[in-house]
Amino acid sequence: MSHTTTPFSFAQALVSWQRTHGRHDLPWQNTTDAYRIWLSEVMLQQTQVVTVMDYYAKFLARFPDVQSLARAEHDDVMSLWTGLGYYSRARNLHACAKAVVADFGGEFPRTPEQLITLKGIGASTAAAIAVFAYGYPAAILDGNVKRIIARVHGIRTPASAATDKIMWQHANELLVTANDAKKLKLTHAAALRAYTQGLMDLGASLCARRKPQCDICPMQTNCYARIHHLTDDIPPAKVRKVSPEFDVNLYIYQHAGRVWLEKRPSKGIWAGLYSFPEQPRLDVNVNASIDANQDKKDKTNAPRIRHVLTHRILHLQPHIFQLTASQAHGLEDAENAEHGGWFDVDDLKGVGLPKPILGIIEQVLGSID
DNA sequence: AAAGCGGGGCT
DNA sequence: AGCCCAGCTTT
Repeated sequence: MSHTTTPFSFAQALVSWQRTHGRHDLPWQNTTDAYRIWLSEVMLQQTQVVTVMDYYAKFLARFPDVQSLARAEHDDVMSLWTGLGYYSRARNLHACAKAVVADFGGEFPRTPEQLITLKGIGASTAAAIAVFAYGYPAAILDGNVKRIIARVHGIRTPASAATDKIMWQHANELLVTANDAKKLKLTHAAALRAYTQGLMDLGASLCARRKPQCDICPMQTNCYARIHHLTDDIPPAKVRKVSPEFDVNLYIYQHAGRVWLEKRPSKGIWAGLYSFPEQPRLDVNVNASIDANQDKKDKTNAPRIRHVLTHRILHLQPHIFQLTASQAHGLEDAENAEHGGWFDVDDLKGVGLPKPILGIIEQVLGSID
């Protein structure tokens, strides 16, 4: 028996804390189904738990397993992502499901090295899937973990690739070991699951960005930021550039209870979703663009919508037209028909829509009834 | 290495 | 009104 003090174990303290104070009843917990865990991890990328809840339930009800998702129509998948944002996630999700079925016999691979080869799965998501589905030892590094590591180790360099490299080293060094598990009287797999969940839970609660509750934190005596009263300064605030603003005209063509929508290009904002025909609105051009539609009757001055994205601010000006039968028919010709079509406003299931476009459709629906 | 990519919750 | 969120992909 040694008389020296047992060194503080971050991993053991975290696992113990998670088991008594962490979350245990989230919809994607208490399962080892890699499909469910993968779906939750992708939805949770840059998205808060409370936001994901509803989308997760509806997605699972529609596509309960990887085979059903792999068989799905792409637009059907996109429609379940309407409003959730970062739509490349949905496109990659579908491609990933197809790859799992085609290349892995419908079973998600078990190692981070293999998981990371799949679309939409990066290093952190691969590790989370490997831990939660298979009890495989791998370190995650999400926003929560970065904040915890920055505070515990006093890392004050701004966010960058170089800082991430340091963070990954710490994340791997801190990971709960087989010996830790033994001390905790847990299997290594159980300890890994509690540890990984514990990082997320601690970052989402006590070690929040603002007003961390250090006085009840299991790491309080071993945390650089706490000891030096620097939790407000670590991690350092990110410098954010001013978002450029864009004015956009939206052309809403209606006929016989249907609305004309066009599939957006595969790159850029809202890639692959359906939206109204649009054109940038240069002030000098506003009248010209309206004039170009003067054969149709612009019956609105619908209010302009301000829509904020991460890197830009959009001012969307809807122009609503009720088309005659011949005008409506005219739209179907030309090359428009390749990526556009008439959609029943009462049945937009299976159509992926950007949030503000969905909002406009709902508003227009209400106003014409 | 830096930029692009949504939308919402919270203060 | 600004910051951040169970990040990944493209340039």
